[in-house]
Parts: sequence; structure tokens; C-alpha cells
Amino acid sequence: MRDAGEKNVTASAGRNELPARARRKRAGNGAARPDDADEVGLDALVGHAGYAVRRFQIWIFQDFVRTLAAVDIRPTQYSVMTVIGANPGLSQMAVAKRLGIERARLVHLLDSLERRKLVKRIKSKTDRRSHALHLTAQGELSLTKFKQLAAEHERHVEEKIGKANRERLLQILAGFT
Amino acid sequence: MRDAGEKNVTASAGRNELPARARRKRAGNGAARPDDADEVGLDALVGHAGYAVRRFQIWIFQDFVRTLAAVDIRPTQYSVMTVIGANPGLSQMAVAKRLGIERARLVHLLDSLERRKLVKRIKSKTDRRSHALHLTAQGELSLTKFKQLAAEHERHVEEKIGKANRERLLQILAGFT
DNA sequence: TATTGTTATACTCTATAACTATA
DNA sequence: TATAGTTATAGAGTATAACAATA
Repeated sequence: MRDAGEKNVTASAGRNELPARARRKRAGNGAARPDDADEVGLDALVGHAGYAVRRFQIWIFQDFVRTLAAVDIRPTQYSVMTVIGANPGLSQMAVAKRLGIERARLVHLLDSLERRKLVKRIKSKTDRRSHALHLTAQGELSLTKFKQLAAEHERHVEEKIGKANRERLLQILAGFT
Repeated sequence: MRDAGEKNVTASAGRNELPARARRKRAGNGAARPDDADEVGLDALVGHAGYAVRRFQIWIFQDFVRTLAAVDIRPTQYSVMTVIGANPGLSQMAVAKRLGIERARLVHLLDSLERRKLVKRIKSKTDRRSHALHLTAQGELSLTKFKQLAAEHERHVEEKIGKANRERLLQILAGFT
């Protein structure tokens, strides 16, 4: 059981096999090529989790951006505000570590959120190198709205892959959060 | 059943709830903050598929790059070579469409692969605007090696999330390939 | 010496627009 | 006029290195 089906990582699997139609087209005529995307076989890519995950991630981020376009908030900005909201007083290093963002990049993200009066940096009294991060009053209010829109986005995901599959996905990937 | 558990998209779920220890730390003392990443709660992010998928995708790409570092091939380069190998004669537009890559970006990817003698552009006789893409003999040979390493990477994924989970993931996301 | 926040650089990737040569 | 390939630009994101202030 454990050793079965190892080969199909690199072998073409049934569903995405190059369609017979496309094969025929090219067989008799060197010039004819498939012009429709669905006639192009993916070969080994079919068996790669990373390829599927990347395509899905692109879709999901685009839907997130689209759904929150009215409030002009991108996924990373949302994650930063959510973590600060749940852990007020956090340092920049702590946020960066928790979210896997480079601390250099977080500087710019916070600059932008601070300009928009959603987040504020407060000098720490115990360690004067670091900043305590807080949402502003407006930030708190805005985050509530962002979370509503993010929940709407999440429903789009559910519609796209199904409620049970979405939950299974969260379970499978829980270790990476 | 269909309407149950809708709220937990924005509510903190059990597993990633802010630990009592961290909450205690901050309760009596405004200055104390969680310094360890695992003491920082994620709040609404826990319920977002996009967040888990993004973190997983980062891990999986890093492992792919690491595993294929000896041959200096990145995920996108691998996907381009695999599709050309399986569909020789394809135009740049067809490859770009199939993989969801901007055609402007594919130009640079192909420049790089062509410099390395892995891929060649051949002027089409039927449509002089377009190029027929082929692997070189060396490209064919190299791709075989790349596929072996990619299969090794895929085994890392299996070790990380489990064989059954990896297969379930591929099933759930099959529609995005 | 080490760490926090910052600035800077380089490279990948996404998203556009515009140009050329064909069709 | 539309399309294939190309060039260019701008912004997000990743990966580094180096610096000042502070620990």
C-alpha cells in the first residue's frame, strides 16, 4: 500500500493526458499546433502538488484582492492588521516572525498602514529599540469591515472547491500556519 | 448542516487561539509582550484558506528550489520545459496561456533557457510571427534529470503532509491546473 | 556583541502599455 | 484590425547586507 503508485509523480495521468485530438492534429502535419489551452498536455506537472497549489494560490489571492478592492487592502496588509489587532503591543520583529515576513519588508507595510491611520507605532518604554504596534480607533473599526469582506471571500472559496474540501484543506495545511 | 459553522471564518478557533499563558503575560503588565512566535495568536487568519495555502506554497517552492539547486532550475522554468517537452512545436502564446504566465514574462524565461541550450525557438513557416518551441537534445536529457529531482521533491511533500493528504490535495485542486 | 528598526540593492513575479512585424 | 513576440515600466514580494541606536 505504501509503495504503490509512486511512479505517477512523473508519468502523465489519465485526466490531463494530451487529448487524442491534439495528438492527431500534430501527427500528420508539422505546422499544425494546438492553439487552445485545454489541448496542451501538462505531463509531469499533473502529479506535482506545488503546481496545483501555486495555481490555486493565484486564484485565491486574486479573489481576495477583488473582494477587498473597495477598501484597498491586500492579503499581506490584512494579515498584519489581524495579528496586531489580536495581539496589541507586539513588536515589529514578533509580527514579522509570526507571519514569515522579512522585517525589512514589514517596515514598508507599516509605513503604508500608518499613513492611512490604521496602525500606530508607539515607542516601547522597556526596550527603546522597539516599537509597540497598535491599531488606531479607526483601524479597529476598519478591520471589522475587512473581516466581513474577507469572510465573503472565504465563501467564494467554498463555492469554488466545496465546503467539505475547503475544510479538509485547512486541516491538511494547519501545520504551516 | 450546510449553514453550520459559518461564523468560525472570522472567530478564533481552538487550536490557534491565543494561549492562556500569553494572555496572562499581557494582562497585568502593559510592557510585557510575547516574544516567541508561537505565543502570538492568528485570530481570523486561522479560518482563511488563502493564508494556509500561501504559507504552504512558500514552503513547497523553497523545497523545490533547494532540491533542484544543483541543476539551477526553478519551478517556473521546470513547468515551461515540461510543457514544451510534452507538446513540441507549441507557440509562446500557447505555453503562456496554458501555464498562466504573462507572455512578456515568458520571453525572458525562454531567453534564459535558450542561452543555456535547453530550449530552441524555431521560426514557424505557416505563421511568420510565431515561434515553434522545442527542447534541444541536451534539453531532453536534462529534463529527464530534472524530473527525477522533482520526484524527489514530491517525496519531501509526502513526508511533510502524508501520502494520503498529498493525494487528497491534488484531487481538491485538480480544477486549477 | 547581539538585537530592533531602518535603508538599500537585487532578483522574481505580476500587471500593463506600447512597439514591430506580420496576419 | 488583430495577433505574436518583444521591450519597458511599476509594484509586490523575497533575500541580503549594512547601518544607527540600544540592549
